[in-house]
Amino acid sequence: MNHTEATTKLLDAAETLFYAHGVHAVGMDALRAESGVSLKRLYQCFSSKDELVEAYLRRRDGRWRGSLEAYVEARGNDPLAVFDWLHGWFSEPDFRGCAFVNSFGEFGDPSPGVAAAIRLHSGEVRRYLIGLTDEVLGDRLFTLLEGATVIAAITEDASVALSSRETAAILLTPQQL
Amino acid sequence: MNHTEATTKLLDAAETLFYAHGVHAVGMDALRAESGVSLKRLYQCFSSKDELVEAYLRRRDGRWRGSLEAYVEARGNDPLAVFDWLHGWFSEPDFRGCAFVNSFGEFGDPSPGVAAAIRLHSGEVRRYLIGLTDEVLGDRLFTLLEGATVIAAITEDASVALSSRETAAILLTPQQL
DNA sequence: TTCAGGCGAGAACGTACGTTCTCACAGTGT
DNA sequence: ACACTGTGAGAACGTACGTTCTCGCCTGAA
Repeated sequence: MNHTEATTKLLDAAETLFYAHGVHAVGMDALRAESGVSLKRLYQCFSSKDELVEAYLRRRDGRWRGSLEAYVEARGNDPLAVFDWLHGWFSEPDFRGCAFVNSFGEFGDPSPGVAAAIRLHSGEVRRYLIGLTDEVLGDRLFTLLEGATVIAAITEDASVALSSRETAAILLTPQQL
Repeated sequence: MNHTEATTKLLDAAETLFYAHGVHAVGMDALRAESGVSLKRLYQCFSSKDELVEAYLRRRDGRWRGSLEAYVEARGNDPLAVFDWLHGWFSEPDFRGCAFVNSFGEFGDPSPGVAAAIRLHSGEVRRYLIGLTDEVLGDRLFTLLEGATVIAAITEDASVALSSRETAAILLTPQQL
């Protein structure tokens, strides 16, 4: 097993365990067991747990947005499709809310790298929604998206994606002046 | 210092420290130092850290909703006043997001008491907003409220309360059929 | 075959935490 | 004055974690 393969397995294990149980509940030994990568190699790939956390968040950001954007693009970039995708995400059996919001809650004083990864994700999602619509509407949809995600996580009920879709539909219909 | 006074000081210290730094970053010794209550007494008031966390959340829930509801009631129960209150909250210098959402992120597998406190808070806020409006609108405002809170916490920018107020105003105007 | 270098398994180390225990002492009733 | 109860300060204990170190083993080159 070479360096890049070990890195991938570690990130896979990190994503599974960190997302499911939270970062601080998962020890380095659990990551070793889940990934099959020895501790020595682990510290060759990532010089600290913080670095692994940051890498986990950055990779998840890319994949998450990639999945969302591909789904929406396949539906003609209809902004409402964002909420259909959310409904699918919320319905996944291991859905536990937004990894970035959860990490924000975990780290009262996050390391700079982790804080940057969290802000980057949220900023990029917002920008994407603005790109689908406009400045004002994008911000509105972004707020809806974040709220729906938090609510779905706490209530373990995916249906908030559907009601948020209806809300979004109202916001997307031109308002009379 | 009697039992109830010690309990109050402990809850005050817990609210300050847990909210500012996160639960798991605050040790029992820090709570002792902040509250001035000895460890022995602390464990007479709360038999474990989990119990203190749950009590902290429950007291905060009551105070938080009490403040919101009083503010809104003084403005004739105008649902839009909710977002004015949020703007004030987001602007507080030590604002760090919703304590319940943060705790949800911290505890991947929360103790039953903590999980119940989190769900209770979110359920009561939703019910309150439904009471101000109706089932459908209340859910919409609730999603907006949660989204605005998460975004304000991550971006450290209170203005999302104002844009959410505008969004809420749109949703509150009767829609043409 | 032999030797060197890197590896995996896991022990070891330092630290920090939650919780309990020790002990000297203050308050109180007689 | 004196025993008694309960207190505060902090030491002590057990555990868990992040990180580093040890050591036996495998591989590959000479």
